[in-house]
Amino acid sequence: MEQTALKMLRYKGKEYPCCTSLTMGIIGGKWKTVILYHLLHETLRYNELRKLMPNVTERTLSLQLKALEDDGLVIRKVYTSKPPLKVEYSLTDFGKTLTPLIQSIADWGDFVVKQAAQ
Amino acid sequence: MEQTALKMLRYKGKEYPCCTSLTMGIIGGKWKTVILYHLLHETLRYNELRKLMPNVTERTLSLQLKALEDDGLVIRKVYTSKPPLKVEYSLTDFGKTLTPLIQSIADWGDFVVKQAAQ
DNA sequence: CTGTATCCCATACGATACTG
DNA sequence: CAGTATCGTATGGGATACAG
Repeated sequence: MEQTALKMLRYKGKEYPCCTSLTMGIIGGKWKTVILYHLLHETLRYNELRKLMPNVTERTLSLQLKALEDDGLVIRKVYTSKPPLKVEYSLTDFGKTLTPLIQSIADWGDFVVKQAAQ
Repeated sequence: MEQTALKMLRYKGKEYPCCTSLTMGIIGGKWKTVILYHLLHETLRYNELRKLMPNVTERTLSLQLKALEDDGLVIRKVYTSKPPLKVEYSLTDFGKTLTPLIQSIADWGDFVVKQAAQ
């Protein structure tokens, strides 16, 4: 006998046991929500993101941006064919459906900081 | 010269570069939102959580519950002094401030599943 | 019933150098 | 400017056995 089979949710080839897991699988990790937060209201170049997030490494920023692009949340636009390159990142329409959630995540973080300051 | 110092946010001895990071530091990881989601509307015993989450190991469930307790989101109540033990987990008042956020995380996961089904 | 102890592994992430 | 390549490490989490 197998263990009780849980109805799994699927997205982009991955399986999740809960709807919250699915969301966290897409926006989880150390940096994705930070990137999305910065892209919430403006399009940014790679270097602008780096300056906004000075403690993420180039490699990690690059990997996370690619993951967000693969999941359809972010679109990468290239404006030059020869160096120096100009590349801009922005939210897709699907990515924009996350706006209220990212904002809520940011707001709760702010709330905790203020709470702790009391 | 140091690199540009970012104004860090602190909570429970940990530092975060962004308010979203702080939230994710508290509810991030593979299982915390799932636990919180199940505790949203009811108090549950350890074994009840296990049955709701058949693919988490005992060790991990235990560690995550302890982390949630340490962060003040969950309270653990013990009702017996000798085996068989009865232990109940529920949200604290602080944990309840996460209710709308956890619900939004769940809702977006549901939304994605339905979206993908089209 | 409610966990710990022990061991192990995959993967996420960091540091640094280098390239188109 | 916008990344990739390479290497190293830390930690999160799984499997299983055992304990109060």
